[in-house]
Amino acid sequence: MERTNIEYQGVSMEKKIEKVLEEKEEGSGACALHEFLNHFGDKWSMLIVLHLGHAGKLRFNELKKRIQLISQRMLTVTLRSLEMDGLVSRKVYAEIPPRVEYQLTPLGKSLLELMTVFGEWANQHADEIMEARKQFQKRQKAKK
Amino acid sequence: MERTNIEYQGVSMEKKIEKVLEEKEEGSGACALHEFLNHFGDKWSMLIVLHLGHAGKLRFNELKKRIQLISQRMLTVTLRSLEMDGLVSRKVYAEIPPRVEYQLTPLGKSLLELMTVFGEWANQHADEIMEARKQFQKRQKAKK
DNA sequence: CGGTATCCTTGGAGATACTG
DNA sequence: CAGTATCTCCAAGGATACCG
Repeated sequence: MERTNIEYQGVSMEKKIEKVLEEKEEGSGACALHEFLNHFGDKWSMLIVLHLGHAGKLRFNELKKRIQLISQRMLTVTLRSLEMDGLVSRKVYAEIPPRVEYQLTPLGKSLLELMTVFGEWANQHADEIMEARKQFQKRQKAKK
Repeated sequence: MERTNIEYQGVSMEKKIEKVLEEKEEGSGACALHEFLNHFGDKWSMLIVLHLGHAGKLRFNELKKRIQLISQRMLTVTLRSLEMDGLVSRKVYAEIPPRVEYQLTPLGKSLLELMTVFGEWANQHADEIMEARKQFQKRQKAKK
């Protein structure tokens, strides 16, 4: 038995992994996680979710100010895709000048919670990863 | 007070989000989560972690067989990057023909657990997202 | 077997200009 | 203000051929 066998919340890791790896369509290689990453794993989606989660409700240009490096185009594109997936709601006020407000839907908020779990992992293990990289560099140099 | 204010494990969502958004270097816009996605958010990293987690230990070509669509090049490249970050260990046996075995490090296993949490979210909310997309399509057609 | 090295294609994303 | 519409460019990644 060389396999991982951690018990977690009553269900074996084994089963959980199998569930995640399960393919939607035969031969597609597309498991749930893969799908997931295709939609939210891009450069900006998560940042938008975090900022909306933090502020609660933001207008287009407010969001743009907070995510300094994002281009107007990518903000629009990413917001549309998040809206499409039901994570973000978009409310247009028929005023002049126009006003548009974005906020997380309940689904978006549930993703937000998940993201913070991830963020914590990243924070906790950042040092470990940095150290691993250093070691790797060393070993590479040693070979030459 | 229009901000989200969910309590979770004793710490307010507020604080957690702030922590995740915290920038490493001033003005870089690079928070921990962003860093994280840059390294593991690509097309193949997570799949490799899942498969290694499931099998425990795999040789190069075994891994390639399981992830059908991956090219040899990308398998090599991704494995190197995972090795660099200390998530995967690589063991070379000085035999002929050569044998190389990959498996998760403890750090890799901790990431694996996190991934399954994500996978579960994806599975649980897949329907909801599909439905949201349909609704969005409808609304778009209605406009035209 | 387990890779490198090289070439080539594609689509993700920035810059810029225009609009309801 | 909050977007579209183009043009453009670069690098992620596939195909192929070779190597220890």
